[in-house]
Amino acid sequence: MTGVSQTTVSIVLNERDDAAVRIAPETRERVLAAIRRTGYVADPIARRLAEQRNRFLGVFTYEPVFPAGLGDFYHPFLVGIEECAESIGCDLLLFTSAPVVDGRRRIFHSGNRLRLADGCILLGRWLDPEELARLLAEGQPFVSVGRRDDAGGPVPYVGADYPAATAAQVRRAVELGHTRIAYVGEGSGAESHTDRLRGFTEAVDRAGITGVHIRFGEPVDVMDSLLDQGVTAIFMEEFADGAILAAEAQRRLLGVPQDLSFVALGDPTRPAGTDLEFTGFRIPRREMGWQAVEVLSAIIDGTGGTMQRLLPCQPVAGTTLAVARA
Amino acid sequence: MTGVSQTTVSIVLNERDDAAVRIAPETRERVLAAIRRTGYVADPIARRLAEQRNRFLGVFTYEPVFPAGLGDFYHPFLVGIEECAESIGCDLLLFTSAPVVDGRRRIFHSGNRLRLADGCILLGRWLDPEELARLLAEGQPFVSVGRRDDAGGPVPYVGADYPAATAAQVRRAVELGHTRIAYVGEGSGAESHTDRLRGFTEAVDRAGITGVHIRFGEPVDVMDSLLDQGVTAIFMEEFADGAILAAEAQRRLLGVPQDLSFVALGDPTRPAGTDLEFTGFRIPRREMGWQAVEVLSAIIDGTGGTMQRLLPCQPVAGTTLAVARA
DNA sequence: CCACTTTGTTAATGCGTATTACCAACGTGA
DNA sequence: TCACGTTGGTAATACGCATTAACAAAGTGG
Repeated sequence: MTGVSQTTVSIVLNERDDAAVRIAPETRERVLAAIRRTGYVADPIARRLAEQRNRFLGVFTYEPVFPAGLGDFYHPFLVGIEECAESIGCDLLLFTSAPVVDGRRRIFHSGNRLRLADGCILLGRWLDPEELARLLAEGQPFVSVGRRDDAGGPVPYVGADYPAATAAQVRRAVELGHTRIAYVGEGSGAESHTDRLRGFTEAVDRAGITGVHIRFGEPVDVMDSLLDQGVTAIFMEEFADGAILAAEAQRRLLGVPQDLSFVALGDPTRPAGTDLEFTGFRIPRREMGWQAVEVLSAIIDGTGGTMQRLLPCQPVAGTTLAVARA
Repeated sequence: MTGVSQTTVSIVLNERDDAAVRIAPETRERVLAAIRRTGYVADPIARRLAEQRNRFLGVFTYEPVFPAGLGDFYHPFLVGIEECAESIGCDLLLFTSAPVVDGRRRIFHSGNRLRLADGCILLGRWLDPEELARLLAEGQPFVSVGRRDDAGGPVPYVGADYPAATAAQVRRAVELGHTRIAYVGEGSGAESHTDRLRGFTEAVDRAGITGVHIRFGEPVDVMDSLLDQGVTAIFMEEFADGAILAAEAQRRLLGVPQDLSFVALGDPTRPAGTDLEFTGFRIPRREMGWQAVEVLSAIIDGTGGTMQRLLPCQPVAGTTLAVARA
């Protein structure tokens, strides 16, 4: 239409004004006129092909991203992720097509689409160390939401500082006169569990009080065991289990917190029915999501910075932790 | 790695088994092994450029996909969308990078990335008719979640049958002896509003009773007006407004539903604090999301079928609709 | 033993853009 | 006049894949 080359159009479109490539104002105007007349828009696909990146950030979860029946544990993370992605002009690619094997999705599988994105955010309480190791080995840009142990190298993550948050709750209990307290939960497996238990154990040792660790199971049995051991405050790894155990306490006519204190070490990861306002702390999920995108972005761009961040949890006063019963 | 050409890899990758192009099973296996070992994935951008398809479904919302402070109105849609996308092996691309102009995102803008996806799902109570018209004109595959008026042509959608659901509630009220009922809300603007009002008006006319329509505003004024007109049942366009108005009724010591009945025409689109279990209906959001993907998929594949679907809403008995006060 | 088919693989090409190297034409100073 | 910038622009190429025509090797029938 204008008799100029494709190159010239490209230069005009991208408003380049290097010294290296110059276009006469008059020519530029001619091209712009033609663009206006035809409503021409550069094909974004071809553009991406040429530029070698697509400004997609992948989001991978072992469970569905939008869990159907559940109390939206992931949601706040996604809010933060979306906000930050928007601020840096990236789109989010949800890997919904990952096939399910043995009840959960796999990162690596035949037809793995991970590299569709410039980088990837991993969500989930537990991540397969082998898959993490492989991601590291292959140099795939990624970041985990939640602290991860090394997997053949340091894993980039943005996590919650469970040890500090848990320890703070223990100190609070000690101030209120508790001398025999319990940690109820796995305490192993996922890093979020080991971190809580570690914070608990260290704080208990430092305070010189007695801490017991038992796994959750039949509420009746668990409560029997706890009462046998003279425990006055119960630290729950899982909020929902805490609700169950507190109900069991009330069934026995034990007052919460007059007779027995409860501390919930984080937000519910599954729906929990309870009237109690649990004492404990809040995981900064939205902020974690936001910062995860920041870290990932830094990795992709090759700009350095801390690739492992622990964010403080916000204490929640609640009503389930009181002075220890004499 | 395997000593074969790029062509061979492409053929194996796409599982082509034309008579025209054959690969020996042994060679195929060698290539597959290498693919598994390296986790290689074809670049979707290049793929798209060459074959014009990438198995991405775009999701566009005028508001953030993951609204921060709000009662998750979009969430159930997304659950359905994700489930169906997973079932047909597509990934979801969230257009979080769409720039905000005049307080909302725009579909079309310079650097518009819509064409990155094979097709696009549009979410939101209101969609700009001009943008819809342009999508139609350009032949962009898309589907709207929620019914839309024609915009220079029929718009593909999967919506909720508000007229039928609203009319059913009106009939229910008539059965209970109500003869003067009100529709409170905009009744215009978004299709979801006009549809509700239309269902209301038609049902009222057919039943031969009196229906009044007033906009929501200061609760005190609205309630004054409604009581002046002798209204005994109030149909609320917005759930949250209904909660506010019901609170105003109770403030005046009017019993709900003994003295005044309320019907909520759908689920809350914003957080609503209330103890009442509102009578009304439930929008089949998850199913709408699912079917939207089905429709979009059919459009992309060129297989025909109904491009406009209205799904029935599920009635909710609730406790706020009772026999009209004498 | 030759023409002819079948099998397995690849070189070449196109998709629409960004980028780079290079090239005319046109001064400019000595 | 000659060597040397400067200006304005373009041809060529890369990007990573899908597709197609072509081709070598092996088999087959007469």
